[in-house]
Amino acid sequence: MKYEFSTIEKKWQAYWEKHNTFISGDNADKPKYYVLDMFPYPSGTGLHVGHLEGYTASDITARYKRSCGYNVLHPMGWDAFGLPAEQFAIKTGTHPKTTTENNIRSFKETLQAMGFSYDWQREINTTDPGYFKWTQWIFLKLYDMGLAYMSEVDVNWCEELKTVLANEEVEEKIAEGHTVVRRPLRQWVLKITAYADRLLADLEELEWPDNVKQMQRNWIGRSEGVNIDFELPCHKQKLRVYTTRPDTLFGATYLVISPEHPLAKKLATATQLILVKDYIRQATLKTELERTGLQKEKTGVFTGSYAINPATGKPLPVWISDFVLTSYGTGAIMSVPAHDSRDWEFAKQYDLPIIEVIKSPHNVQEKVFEDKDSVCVNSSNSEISLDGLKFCDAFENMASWLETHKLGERKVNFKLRDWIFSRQRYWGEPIPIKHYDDGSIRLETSLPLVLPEVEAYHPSSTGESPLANIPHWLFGTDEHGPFRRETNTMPQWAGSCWYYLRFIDPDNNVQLIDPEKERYWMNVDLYIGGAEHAVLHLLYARFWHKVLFDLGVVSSKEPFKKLFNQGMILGEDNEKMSKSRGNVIPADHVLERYGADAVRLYEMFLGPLEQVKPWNTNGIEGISRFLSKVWRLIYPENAMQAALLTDEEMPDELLRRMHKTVKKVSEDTENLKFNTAIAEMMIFVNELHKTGCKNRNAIETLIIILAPYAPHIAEELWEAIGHNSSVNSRPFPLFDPNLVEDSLLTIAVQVNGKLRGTFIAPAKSQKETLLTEAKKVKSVIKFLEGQTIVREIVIPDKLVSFAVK
RNA sequence: GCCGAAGUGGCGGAACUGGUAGACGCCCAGGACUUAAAAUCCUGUGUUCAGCAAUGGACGUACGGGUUCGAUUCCCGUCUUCGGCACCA
Repeated sequence: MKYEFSTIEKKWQAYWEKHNTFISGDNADKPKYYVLDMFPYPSGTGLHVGHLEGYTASDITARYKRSCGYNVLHPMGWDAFGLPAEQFAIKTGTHPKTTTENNIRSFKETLQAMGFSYDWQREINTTDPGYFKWTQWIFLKLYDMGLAYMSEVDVNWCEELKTVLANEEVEEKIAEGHTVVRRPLRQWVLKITAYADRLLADLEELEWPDNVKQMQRNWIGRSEGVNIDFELPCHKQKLRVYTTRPDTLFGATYLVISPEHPLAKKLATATQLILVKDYIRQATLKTELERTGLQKEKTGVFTGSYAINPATGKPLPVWISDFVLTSYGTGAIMSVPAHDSRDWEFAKQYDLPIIEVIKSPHNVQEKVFEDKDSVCVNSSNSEISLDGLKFCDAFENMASWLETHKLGERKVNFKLRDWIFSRQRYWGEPIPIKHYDDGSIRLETSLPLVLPEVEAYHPSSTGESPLANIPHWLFGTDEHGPFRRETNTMPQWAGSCWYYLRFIDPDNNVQLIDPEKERYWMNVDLYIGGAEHAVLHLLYARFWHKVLFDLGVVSSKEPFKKLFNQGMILGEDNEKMSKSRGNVIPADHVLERYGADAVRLYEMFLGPLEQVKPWNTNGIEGISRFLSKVWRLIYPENAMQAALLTDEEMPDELLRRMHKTVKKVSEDTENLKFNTAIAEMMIFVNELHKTGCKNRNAIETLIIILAPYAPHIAEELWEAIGHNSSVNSRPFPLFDPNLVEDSLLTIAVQVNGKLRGTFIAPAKSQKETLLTEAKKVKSVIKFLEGQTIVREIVIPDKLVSFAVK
């Protein structure tokens, strides 16, 4: 019989479906294991081999864990709201729903053809009203908790297109000749900053890759500093700045405020007013990108006003510059050009004084000195002296001095901003809010609030979403009077913020999730997905989870216990797969040509899961050969019937090889090192062929450990050797620790660190025996002759090393 | 610029905690089977030098140093690639 993967794979996929093999029951007595993929956006371009990598890894884990006796939850769903379907709708008039449904069908077909063991009864779709009802419900809770609010936010506004642009779109539109301005617009914002401390602190307990944790830490960007108030002699107000270096206050020689600072115009003196106004106008015309983007020469304008340095009593000129960010700290800074490169640059540009207050190894007039581990100098007045102190003490002393004199206070700041949550789009969850004529707001509590049918998907002329064009949906009246609905929809992140919970209880109509089921299944034990979600998705989801925790909906502080980022698969040309490069390897092509088992194995054999690695179509041939070899163990060349298995004892060496293989495969699978697990199975199969062994134990062991990786061929062969139940229900074999070591070992002999020979010795030989044997090795003798051995090193079972003179 | 990861044959990669570098696979070459091909099997395959050969020596894990009997592995410095952040005071 020949190995025909297409027949076999279809047969077993149908079998699993018919027998509900992968349906996970709740509340089983077994320990649970929840292994989750980052669910995909069902795009029109279909899946390519890169998408399948993470899914294959999670599927192997799911099957392995089942085999180890766990009750496994392994679901899949669709993150189906999103821009591409809407843009397609604008172009063609096809309803995004139709597009989405078609794409989902094709995605699902591919995933099923891969033989993934998802529990499809738990399939969810973020665009399903039964699902987004609860997304909206969470929004209402956020609103109740004061975590959702409306705010004027600076957005990129395109006058011609009457729409808000994402930062990524700005450059492109300008190139097309449009003007883009920064303009404040009322937007829904989520107060993620209220959770900044917890989001930072709870990272500690997570089994996540360090780089992801680090990225989140940087993104949250906690800093400890001091707000300092500077007296403005000609005004009644004070100017408040934020600094993390109060230890350098004596070196502050000027202040800078952002162009949007409320005092910017007020501080302009008559002679400077025109210049100031002009500068502010220029700044608003710049986009975020132009202002913060690639390093340019700093620009600025003097207001004409002065502020008093509370430490020195000297007047400091106040400048306006767009290098100071409005939205961070107080929107104003004190400049210490000697010890901050940005301030130094600005000082050089406008010829402002530079004063050394941290002992520097070079002249600070020529080069900035930013190190923190030197001591303060020139830093004293009649009340306080920082001279000779290092950063920590100087910081503390100055902060306390400022606080006792009511000149400032300690302040913790975060880089993290609140999350702009509204989109002027059609294809998203409507925000369930009603606006009344008197400007008041009420919640729409009758959920789900569904999307109306529209005829055109273009944004309205006012820059609102297409929903603003649908009067029968937009306007209504209730007991509080006539209202107009919120026309903004939620961003794509919303649906993916909590989907991992819904898999646990997908059909629940009365609750987001049943608490008992939640307690049983949460947390997600293993979450696999791409590194591109290291910050946003994972931060937003953690935020919502903490909100749900505060609401008592979930029982744990964090959703994802262990995270694993699979590395990207590049095209055969070693470049990122993309349509424009034409190097995309579509999943369906390789599936058709090589079959699911080969694709699954090859995806994993390519290299370490976390690594970026190129696809190589030649390589998959090797995997196909391996599968044929496995097949021929049962169906030798031209045999019509399965080979008869025997109960004869295996040769000792093969027995040890088998136990070694089981050990390596279980450990490597546990640690997601699938590439080396496969290599080990190859060695075992080669050995079985070489010895011609047909021992039942050996063959069955092989089939069981191969099953998580190549489930179809495993099922087929399992049946062929006389079983009538799925190999899936077989427990993963255990190994005998006494049999995983060879009985005879090759011992290396080194002379002065260089390998000079080897010899064979029984395992666990005595050190003395090994020494004696080593000295008898011919190739070693000539390097020892005429030399004095000054040291003899023996590593049992490994090597003997001589140091000679 | 800052943070993080990595650099090993022609190629993808392997190597436990400092102990025989190159497992496994691809490619390539030679051979067996075959009328032939496919498939399969066997052998070889880091570089280099000596030798007809068996074999033996030197070099070799980005580069330069160091620690050690011994370094892909630890330490210092340099370079390159990738990912993230990018005036956050």
